[in-house]
Amino acid sequence: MLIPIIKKTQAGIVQVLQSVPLLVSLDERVLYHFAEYAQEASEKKGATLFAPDSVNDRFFVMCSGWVKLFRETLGGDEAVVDIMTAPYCFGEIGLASTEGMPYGAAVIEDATFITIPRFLLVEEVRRNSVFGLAVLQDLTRQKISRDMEIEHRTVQTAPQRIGCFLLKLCGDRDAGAVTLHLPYDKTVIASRLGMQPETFSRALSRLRDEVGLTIKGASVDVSDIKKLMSYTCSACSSSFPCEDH
Amino acid sequence: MLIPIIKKTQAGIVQVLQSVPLLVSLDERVLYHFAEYAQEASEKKGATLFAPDSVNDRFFVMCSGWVKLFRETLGGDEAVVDIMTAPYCFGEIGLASTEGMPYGAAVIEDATFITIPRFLLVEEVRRNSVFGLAVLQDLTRQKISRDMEIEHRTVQTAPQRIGCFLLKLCGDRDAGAVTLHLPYDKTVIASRLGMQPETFSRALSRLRDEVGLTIKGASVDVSDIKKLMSYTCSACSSSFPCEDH
DNA sequence: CGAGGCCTTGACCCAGCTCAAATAAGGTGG
DNA sequence: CCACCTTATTTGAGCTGGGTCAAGGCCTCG
Repeated sequence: MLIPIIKKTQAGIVQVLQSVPLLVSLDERVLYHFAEYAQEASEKKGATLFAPDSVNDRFFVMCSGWVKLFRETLGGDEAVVDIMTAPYCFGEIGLASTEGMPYGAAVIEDATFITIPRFLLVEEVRRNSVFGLAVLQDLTRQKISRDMEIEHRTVQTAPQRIGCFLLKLCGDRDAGAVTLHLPYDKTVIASRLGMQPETFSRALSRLRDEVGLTIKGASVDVSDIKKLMSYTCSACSSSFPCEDH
Repeated sequence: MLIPIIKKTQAGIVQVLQSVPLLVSLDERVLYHFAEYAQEASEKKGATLFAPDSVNDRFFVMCSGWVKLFRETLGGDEAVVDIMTAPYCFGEIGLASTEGMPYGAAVIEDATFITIPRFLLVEEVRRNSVFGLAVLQDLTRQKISRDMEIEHRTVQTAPQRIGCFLLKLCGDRDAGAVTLHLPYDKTVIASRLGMQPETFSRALSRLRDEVGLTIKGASVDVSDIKKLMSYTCSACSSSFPCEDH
């Protein structure tokens, strides 16, 4: 099945760009300038956008679907560094170096996005220090988020890490109960959380018994968010609950 | 014993600032401006510079000694996020937010440093986008370094992580043999590498048997650096050997 | 010389990994 | 709509790296 590529107007592209937190501070005039060079793309699950360590001179803005950023070990194992969806973007790591990207990108659920040549961003950073500061803030957030991740991986058990993941999917943490839909394969979630698929499966079952989830395929019923939170975050240092993304 | 505080001249301070990679691009005139607001400090092993999550409005430039950046878990355990020495600096993470620092800082070997009010840096970033780009590069490097760290912690065994640490202490990797001096307590190294002191001790012994080290207290003789490298980096994805810092 | 901090060793345990195999779940062509 | 193939997911069994608890050993400094 072909995905219909809806050709966006310039205004449409600008609208997408405006939705991205990183770009929100930019003047509309600048975004129209970007839009002139922008390209739309649509890729199916499994497609590779660029390989790890490859040189890539484009900046990606997600419109829909899901993309994973990953690295490969010599053993052929793959570690998922991050997972992206709208309204976020990636490739900004390349802003500061001309070297290859430290990770690869691949589509894990049919996705559409807009790409922009990186030099436009670099120019803008040079020209407009407020934007530079925005990028700085973004990177800072990412770095802190990584620190948290390291901490979580040593302090939390597998079921707790899954709980943490589920909590991020719950929009409203004050609701008593929610039904969630896992947005991509469990194998990918497992890798994102730094565990084997088998461990993920078993840990999810444990979590189900522990805090009362109902699981049917990719849909997860959380009967008591508070309970999930206290189970999950009891080991964290971050002021409960840990905000992220 | 009191550490004599050698009062530096303005020129002396500027000289220190110039040695810091992050600041190297700055004009001498700007550094003299910083120097007017700079303060020197000297602290003994064990001193806390600031607590995790505290608000801190200073930027630290190391002159000598060692400082650890750390977080604490609810259980009272402590995770060492990073360890700093000259000619590096820390606190730049606060450039992008007015919130508390995501970590605390404590001296692990008697240290001296220069502190600068953070607002001076922020002003300079606003004024001078080239400097902004330099900070951006620094943060990018830090973030990639964190990604690598996550990878290392899942892919490498404890002895391999220690090997990696030792390799960073070897200046010249082409030399056949070197004698290293561990620069701070083994307990701190263990925490930095994400393992318990007991595990560190055992893993170091394993590494000794495996690649032929001679260990006497804090001094480590590496008889064959190549052997250490191949043992240590065999599990890494990064192009061997992994550069860092 | 004694106290306290640092480091090592021993014994034991368990979370998560590996290997292997059985089941589901989707998608495809007929 | 069904049979079939591929890809995801679950389950079982067994192993092990690293954590935990507890007990010395060692070195430094007052």
